[in-house]
Amino acid sequence: MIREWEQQLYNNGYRITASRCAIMEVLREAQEPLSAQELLARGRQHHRTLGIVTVYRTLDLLSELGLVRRVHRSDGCHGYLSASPGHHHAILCLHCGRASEFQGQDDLIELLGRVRRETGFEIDDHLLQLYGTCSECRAHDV
Amino acid sequence: MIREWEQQLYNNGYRITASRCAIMEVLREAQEPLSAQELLARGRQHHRTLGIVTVYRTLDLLSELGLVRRVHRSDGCHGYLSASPGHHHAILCLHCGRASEFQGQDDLIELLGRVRRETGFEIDDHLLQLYGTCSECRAHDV
DNA sequence: TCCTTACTGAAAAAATGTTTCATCTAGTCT
DNA sequence: AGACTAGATGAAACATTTTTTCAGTAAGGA
Repeated sequence: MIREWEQQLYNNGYRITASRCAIMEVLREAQEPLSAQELLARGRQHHRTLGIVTVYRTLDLLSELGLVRRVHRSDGCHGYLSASPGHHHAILCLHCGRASEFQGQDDLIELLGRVRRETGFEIDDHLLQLYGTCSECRAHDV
Repeated sequence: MIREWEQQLYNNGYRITASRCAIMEVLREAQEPLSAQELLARGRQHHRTLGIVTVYRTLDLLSELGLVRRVHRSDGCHGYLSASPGHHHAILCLHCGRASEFQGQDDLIELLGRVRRETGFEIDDHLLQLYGTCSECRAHDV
């Protein structure tokens, strides 16, 4: 796993650079979606000269390869998460920010069919994210 | 309907101003989600001195009252739509931008229950939007 | 008509994301 | 190992969206 992303870069003809490694390391360590600025700050602890432009470019690249998922955080920012292979959606904890993934394909089929019949739209894509309280926060906080 | 929003403002102790009327008028006429800048441009046709700050403030106010829904447009911008009462979600046409609403509560309950069991999250809120092709665009375009 | 206070809009600031371009370096070739 | 070259980098400038500040305006009750 630790070298899987590097392998993906190599297989697709991209170079394995210190900047990219720093960003990937941070993403792999994170439990919650990080903004570009947060990625920059944490990435600089691995590679001191890392710049914000490279953060954005690397996120684009990793998104294209399906390794990273962009989510809408509850604070309105975009956050980036390491993504499991396959079709998943994110669920974010409103208290600690922690993220999980879930599969939502099957349960949505019925809904999508109904919406198609009701609205006359052909449905090409969807945006689904859940917000709630993770089990740790439920145990400790409220 | 035409005066319903004004009544809501009045009932909640807010003033009915020319700026607010201009913005509400534009929102009621629109078929597609408008960005703040688009609302400003169109609103100025009704009220020439309208400013962007008032657009944002009025959108916040109308959102609080449940009259307006903020959506994520396919171009990445935030768009604002007049919202029907009750729990609805938006579906946007990727070709002409037109928006519709649909109810998605019931079909989601099963999904939400499953996710709760699988992830241990208590689910408080959700973000669901669909993107596709409206019937007009299907007929004319492709 | 007057008065109070909510409301307004210009300007400046803040936050986020993109473009440009000279420089650097990863990976390859010798 | 050394050199080459295209891909990668990061600073700076730019663009866009949203928020804050504040002096002035006007809605609506008295």
